[in-house]
Amino acid sequence: MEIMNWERRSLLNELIHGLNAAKQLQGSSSPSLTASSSCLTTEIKETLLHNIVSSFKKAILMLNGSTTQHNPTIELAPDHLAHPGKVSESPASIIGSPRSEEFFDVGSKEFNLSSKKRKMLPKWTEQVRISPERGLEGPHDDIFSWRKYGQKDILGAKFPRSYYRCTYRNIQYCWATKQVQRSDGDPTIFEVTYRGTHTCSQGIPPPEKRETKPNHTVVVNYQNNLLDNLRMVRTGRLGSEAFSFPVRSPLYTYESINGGGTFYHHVGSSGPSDFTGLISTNTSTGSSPIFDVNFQFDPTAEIDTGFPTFFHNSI
DNA sequence: AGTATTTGACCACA
DNA sequence: TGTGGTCAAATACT
Repeated sequence: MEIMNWERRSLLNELIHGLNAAKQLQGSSSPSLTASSSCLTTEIKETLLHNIVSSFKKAILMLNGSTTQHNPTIELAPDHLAHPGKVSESPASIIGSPRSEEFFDVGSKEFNLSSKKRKMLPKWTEQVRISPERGLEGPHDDIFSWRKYGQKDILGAKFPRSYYRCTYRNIQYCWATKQVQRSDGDPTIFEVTYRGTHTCSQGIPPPEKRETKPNHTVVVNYQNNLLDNLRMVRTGRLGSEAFSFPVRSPLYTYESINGGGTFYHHVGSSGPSDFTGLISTNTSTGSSPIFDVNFQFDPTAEIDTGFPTFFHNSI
């Protein structure tokens, strides 16, 4: 029952997601141009177009895959879907083939993902700029718990690359990882590459575990992949250099509600509008658009990652 | 004592 | 064979 609701919501959300992107695109070419929509660059339009196609594709695959509910699968988006200007190398789709059994060495003593298959996990990259008041420490705190498992000097890079895995890998067989690489050009920008989505309990935090901190403002910079990978950064957490960029949240969709900078607010499927944000073009970054996002975020609001938890352990 | 981080070694792949 | 990614022992931290 719950699964059905969840799947239905995911499907519905994908369609809404695509519709919103289509609306954006439509707005940009309609005669009654708003100040914001008329500012859409070709790149953004292409991204929106990509989002539309991607959403419909996911929705169709969800429908196709609904009969294989107990054979949860991951879809790895083909490269041709990757937008030329998009940072994301592979949308985090979690439907389609191959079958999950092929991803996990179930029979092995240690329930494990083979390295080959780990490489096939969905992968996407964000560029996150740290806010000046927070110092230059790296981005190491988001809503997920990560454990650092390595650091490597990368050829040609000024700064080492850090490797993190989900804290609950061994307990809940969650294979989400991320790499954090400080930008050579702009040391305030960190390139965060995520691989795999959280299949642990963090993916959908239970109500009692949600943060109950007071409202705070979040600031984030995103390059490309504007609406598809909307995330946010927490700032101003006392006594911590950390900042956050919570999980992509397809169940939260955003629509433009004013001109000028494009103002977005949560139009999710449940509850009141408790999540708003202002996106404006960052003019300091040349041709590649980085968007400054200011959210007023109620952390007590329900956060649904929107990612199908394609594999639930049963320990 | 339990958990997290560091870091050199190992491995796969191009 | 060089490079990037991961492992795991040693170490640090709470």
